[in-house]
Amino acid sequence: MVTKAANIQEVKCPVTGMLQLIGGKWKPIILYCLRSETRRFGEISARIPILSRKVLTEQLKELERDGLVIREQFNEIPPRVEYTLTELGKSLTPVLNEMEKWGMENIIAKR
Amino acid sequence: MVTKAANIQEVKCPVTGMLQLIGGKWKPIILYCLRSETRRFGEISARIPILSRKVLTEQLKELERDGLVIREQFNEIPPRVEYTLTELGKSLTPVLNEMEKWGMENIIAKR
DNA sequence: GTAACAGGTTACCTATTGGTAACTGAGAAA
DNA sequence: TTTCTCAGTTACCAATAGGTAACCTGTTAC
Repeated sequence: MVTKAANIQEVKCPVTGMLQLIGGKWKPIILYCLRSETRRFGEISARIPILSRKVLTEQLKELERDGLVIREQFNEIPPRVEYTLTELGKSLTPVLNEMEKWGMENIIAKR
Repeated sequence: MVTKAANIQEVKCPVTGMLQLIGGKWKPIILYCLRSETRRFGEISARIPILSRKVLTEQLKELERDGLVIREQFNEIPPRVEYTLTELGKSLTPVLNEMEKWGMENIIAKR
């Protein structure tokens, strides 16, 4: 009988644990997009056009909940919302850099 | 109007391109499991018990199709099947290492 | 004669993901 | 007066992911 890990606390494998935080289809791309600078919601959306705004909202909420990004809302008209990586989010930079490098060498360079 | 990238050829972002190959919920874990050595199907399954064998089969097929692993079948009774990383699969090692390191430092070490 | 072995496949079902379209808010521009 | 702005929210629907259980192969051990 297979016993499932009920939540992240129980996972012993570092890669599995990590994937529970950023394993979504979109999260690495969003983090990659925020890697160098603070960005507004609309900016992120424009940079990842294949991602619907509804899903982007959901993913950003989860990233905020998990302590990887900070959401700052300015009470202006029209509204402005900015997203920035936290220290934990920034600590993912080496991972994202390796992913970028691999993608460059093995996908982008091959066409 | 949003135009979707119909397939991997059209993607310009290296991270997006990479995620189309290994972006599944399980693929990084499977590759991580194969990182150091050739393993039999049952071994992989035992090491990732929360993953059903049906899904493992599917994921391995996709990884083989995408040129990341090699499947070797021995016509013995009972059958034996071994999976090994290809050169392309091995080239992911730095990414997997960074993921492991981050998971160790930021998830495993915090309990 | 039937159960176990390894590595699946298949049928069937549910859960999760993700899409579109319509709507919200206050102010500013036409 | 209507429309536009930005950053969502909501309702609803479709597609995908993933689960369980039963079955397959041919040989060997009980």
